[in-house]
Amino acid sequence: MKKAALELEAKSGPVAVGDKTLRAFHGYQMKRTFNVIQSDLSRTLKPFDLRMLTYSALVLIVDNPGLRQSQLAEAMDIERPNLVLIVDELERRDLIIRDRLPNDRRAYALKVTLAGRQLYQKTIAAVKAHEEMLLEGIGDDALATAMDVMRRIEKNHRRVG
Amino acid sequence: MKKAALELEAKSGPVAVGDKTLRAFHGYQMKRTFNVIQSDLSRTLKPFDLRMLTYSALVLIVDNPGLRQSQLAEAMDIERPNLVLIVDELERRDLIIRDRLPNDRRAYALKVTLAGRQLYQKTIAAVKAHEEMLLEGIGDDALATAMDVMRRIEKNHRRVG
DNA sequence: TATTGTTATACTCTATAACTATA
DNA sequence: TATAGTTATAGAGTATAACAATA
Repeated sequence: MKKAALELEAKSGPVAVGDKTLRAFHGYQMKRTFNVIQSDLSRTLKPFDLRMLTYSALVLIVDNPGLRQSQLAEAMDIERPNLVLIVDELERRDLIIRDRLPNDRRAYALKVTLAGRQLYQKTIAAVKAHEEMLLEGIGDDALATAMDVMRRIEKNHRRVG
Repeated sequence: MKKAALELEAKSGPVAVGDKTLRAFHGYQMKRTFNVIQSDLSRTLKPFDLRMLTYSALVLIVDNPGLRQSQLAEAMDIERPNLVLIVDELERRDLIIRDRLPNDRRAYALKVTLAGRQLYQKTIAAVKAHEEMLLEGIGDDALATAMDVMRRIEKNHRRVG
């Protein structure tokens, strides 16, 4: 069964849920929205045999060649141990390589391979279409404001954390 | 170690990461922001022995007495099987009750107990402070726009789903 | 037949401690 | 001593199939 057409009143505004009026709390809409983005992006990436995490890693390595694993983990906001299997998978598929740094033999410089760059190029149109579909009807100004709000929330946390 | 003070350029805007300029993609900021909200809210709820999921369920039951489990699962955007342990936990702690519906003996009407309502009341100030901290410096208009954008994204997905 | 709640199960993501090799 | 990457492990959250009781 697909989602019914109900509305629930939330402190952050109405959230469509069923055929009742419910009330929720802030932070809750963010979760729902992220779930939507995550599941839709996963479906989009499936034909390329990529997940959101492996795709994120690939994009960051493509755009930032020579990145260390610890830097990539920080960029992806995950712990270093959790990145190992992600990099393993990309390397096993010959999409990236781990290149020892000559001046610091503890670390790796992560670099995309030709195959990795080609796969990345193939995903671009699909990911763009995915985002355009989800963002349809949303003005550029509203989207920019929403992204600003999210970055501000992230910074507010860091100030404490 | 805490996050360093670097900036990485992303298609959705700059994302602070390390001491390099990186590029990312849309949907990625949402994940980072949700992680922040999730981890901060979890820390806020810990003294009350609640998680985001158990808290969400409690709030929805408080505000919508008599809700069925299937409706609650839909409201929380999770599958019915995954709600069972959440409701089990709340019921075991005598925060809610499962009340058989007389007209449909397959279903339960979920209702908050006095203890559940008291716990919910105790959490209000803490959750409010949590949200005020994360939303500090964000104008009402910007926040409203951001929430509108998120609801729109959710609706755009459903249209396809 | 269909629906409500349940059980079992598996997969993904996340978090922590401890190890190795290098610095 | 400290850092980069790794291993092992455990805990959450999520998704699907199949079942019993009821409609």
